[in-house]
Amino acid sequence: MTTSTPRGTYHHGDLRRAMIAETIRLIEAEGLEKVTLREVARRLGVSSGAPFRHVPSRMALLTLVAEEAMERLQAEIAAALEGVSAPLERFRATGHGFLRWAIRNPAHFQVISARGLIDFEGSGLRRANDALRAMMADQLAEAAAQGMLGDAPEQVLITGRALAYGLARMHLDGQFPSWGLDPAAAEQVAIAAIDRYLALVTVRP
Amino acid sequence: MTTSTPRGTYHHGDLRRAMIAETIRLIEAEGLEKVTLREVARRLGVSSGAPFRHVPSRMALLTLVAEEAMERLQAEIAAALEGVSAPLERFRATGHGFLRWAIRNPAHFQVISARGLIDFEGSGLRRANDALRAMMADQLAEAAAQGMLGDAPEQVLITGRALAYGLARMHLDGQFPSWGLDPAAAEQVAIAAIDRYLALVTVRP
DNA sequence: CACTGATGTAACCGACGCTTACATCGAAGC
DNA sequence: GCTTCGATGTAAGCGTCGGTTACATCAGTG
Repeated sequence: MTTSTPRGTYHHGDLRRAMIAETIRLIEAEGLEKVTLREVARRLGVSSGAPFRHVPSRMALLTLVAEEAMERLQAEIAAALEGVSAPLERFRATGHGFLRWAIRNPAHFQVISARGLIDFEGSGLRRANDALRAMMADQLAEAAAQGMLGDAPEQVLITGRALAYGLARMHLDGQFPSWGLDPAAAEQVAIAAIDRYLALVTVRP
Repeated sequence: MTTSTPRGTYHHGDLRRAMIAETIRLIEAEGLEKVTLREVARRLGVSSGAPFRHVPSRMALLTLVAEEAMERLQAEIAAALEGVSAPLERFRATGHGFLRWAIRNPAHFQVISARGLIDFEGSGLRRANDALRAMMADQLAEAAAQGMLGDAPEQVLITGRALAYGLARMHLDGQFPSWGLDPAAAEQVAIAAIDRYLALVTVRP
């Protein structure tokens, strides 16, 4: 009765992948707090002990989801960077990729920022996160070296990151007042805010 | 055996207030996820059912903490606004007050932004939050009317709010890279970021 | 000094995270 | 083609949690 079970009943077939997908659906439908190993198992029509064959704990399941989230984030940023070469434009594209990802994958974003619920230090999450930050620092260092930055690179890095993160969370928490909760509109507003800030710190030749 | 019980044992005396204070201590020591009505009761040397005389649920307890947090935030902002009259300076002071509050009361900040764990709509929280936002919008409208704003007020409002919120959360999540976790240093960095951004959108006469 | 309302206790409920013993399957080796 | 075995699922159980309820103890009032 499951989605992807080829044969009869006993073995699910691909429970691990199914659990990750079902967790995302559960978060979108009921919220992060309702994620329970038992609940995920129940929704997949499987016994309450089955998940533990694939995942040792609730935290481990959410960490798997967070790793999927990080992969999608990296893919989104890579796509946004495609064909962009000017360093400050690359920084801007990175911000765009992050916001697209966060707004279009709210459940993933929610999980990856729930530091108390996932194992951020173990797993590649810390490393991937640091790599992203380092990439952005490099982009700004290059831009500064070319005299295109009207402010200190460290300043732009911290402000840009805080701005993007704040915008994403405000959307997630329904803090965009009149724009309602329409994701497409929120994406436009957020990206415009980033662009506007970067225009302020860009040196026009 | 409790801290503030005047007489023997049976009645605590001021359990409600004690629970709120103990919850804050528990969050600072063990994290928000470990907050449990039973655990709070245990730490106060009281039976597991006692808290329910004062609070109907875990969410209600955290909502009480959030209300205390909101009071402190309002007080901090009021203090920052004292004697400041220029509208754009008032906006800046509001941001400073928020950051001081968030960085010096990390547990309170954590609770108030845990929308899934508190009753944000009931209780005065939604109203107080909206009032704050309205005040900031007014500050910027006045500044714009005086020709002091180099950008659209709505733009500065959303960017300023996202920036402050993002900075506060980055500190809470330990995202300030080399500045370590020293709250005083983080406060300086965050406030400097706000000031720097506002300087960019201020029209110098 | 009995009564009463407020406050704390104790015992209980279903659900949860997690463990363990056992059942069932697919595939490999003979 | 049969057996064996590792991987995967089930069933039952442990301790704890959030929350409820019946009862015990207190402080103040008539």
